[in-house]
Amino acid sequence: MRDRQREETRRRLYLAALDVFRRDGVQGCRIDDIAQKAEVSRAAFYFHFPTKEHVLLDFLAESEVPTAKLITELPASTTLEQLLTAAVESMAAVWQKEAALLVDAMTVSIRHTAVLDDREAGGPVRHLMAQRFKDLAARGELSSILAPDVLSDLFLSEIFVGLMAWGHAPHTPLETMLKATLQLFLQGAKPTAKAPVAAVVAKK
Amino acid sequence: MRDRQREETRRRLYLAALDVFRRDGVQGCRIDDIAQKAEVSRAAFYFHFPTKEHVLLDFLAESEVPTAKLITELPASTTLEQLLTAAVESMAAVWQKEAALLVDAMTVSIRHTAVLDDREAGGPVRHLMAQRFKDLAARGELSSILAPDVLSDLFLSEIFVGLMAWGHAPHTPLETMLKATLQLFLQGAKPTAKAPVAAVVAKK
DNA sequence: ATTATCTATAGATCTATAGATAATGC
DNA sequence: ATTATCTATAGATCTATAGATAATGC
Repeated sequence: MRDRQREETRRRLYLAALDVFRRDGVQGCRIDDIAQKAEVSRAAFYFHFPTKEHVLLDFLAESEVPTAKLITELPASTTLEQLLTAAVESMAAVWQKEAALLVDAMTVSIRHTAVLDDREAGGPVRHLMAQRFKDLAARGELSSILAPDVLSDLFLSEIFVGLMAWGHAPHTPLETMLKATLQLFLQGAKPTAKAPVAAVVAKK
Repeated sequence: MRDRQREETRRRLYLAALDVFRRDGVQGCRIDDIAQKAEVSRAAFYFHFPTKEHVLLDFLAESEVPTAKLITELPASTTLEQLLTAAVESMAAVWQKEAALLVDAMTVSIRHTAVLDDREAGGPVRHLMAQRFKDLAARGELSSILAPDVLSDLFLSEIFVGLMAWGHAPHTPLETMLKATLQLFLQGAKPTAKAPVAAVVAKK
């Protein structure tokens, strides 16, 4: 009973905050507006969330669920192209609906992933993807020019850059944009061209 | 005389702010600390800068000067590889010294480039690079999978991701990290593989 | 005398916390 | 009776602005 009430209040604050974020941005909005919309006191917000940004972290966690599920269910034999195509489609489905939150979500994500130390930070998608990349590298299906987890971060970042670029230029269909971004990464991350790569790495 | 005084105060606030940012981060620090360090009132800070973030925008502008100069001086015949190599080396020189400001600088940059509308936003490097990419695309030296300015944004973002990844894993030399990132992009952005690309774009 | 730079300060907003209320567990 | 949830509120910090000071231009 108490738990249910607590969760209901928290949920109301969560949804109210996202609404206000979509309109005014995380930095631009007042916590009072969120609290009023959720019909609780401002202090109740602080009881449930340490800062405004933590609401977005919750949102990021929630937004990752379908993509994480999808990646988990892919068979071990999945190729790089299949993996990335599936991930991109799933992420696009989420963010196409939430373009207004994209920039705030991404900057909060960068900040928290950077502040918390190293590779522990980030959500399940980052970890699942890094693991897949490691497996693919071991099977020789991935360029060894960079460590698999770095490549994986690079890929996820590119997708977000593609999403943001789409947010600016919505005349391009999102799917076109993301598939092209994916294609660019795939061609770059192919395990071919070993000679020039080795030369560059060896230089230092 | 008055102008000189003004610039001196502004400069003191600027340097004090960066110092405080390096220690506490943009979000974590108090404007009072900056003002005290610069030996002026807190309101003097607001006279010179609308927000703490605007100090970082100034810093970003300053940090771009050498790279922008370099790009401007490259001959029209410069290849994609030469352009990117030069840009990466110049950016690496700046950020290697300012790793502590990297994450804050990047998030501020994203936020402001995203908030101000479209392609007008951003510093000279973004525009010079976009122009060069356009020229290279016209000469057929660049994949036409995405618009040249989008490709250019993608490249710059990748460099920053590489820089941040290096900030987390400083056992890898920065130069190795960035050259590898560059190589990955170069291979992806080569104007080869036209068949699969066309198919993907045509799909939607 | 006018104007630019900066300070002092009022009001807005945030953050921390003491205490009220109502559910829980004994 | 104890504890979790939430409110009221005090203190910290931010932001806006009225006014002081000193340089500038006439």
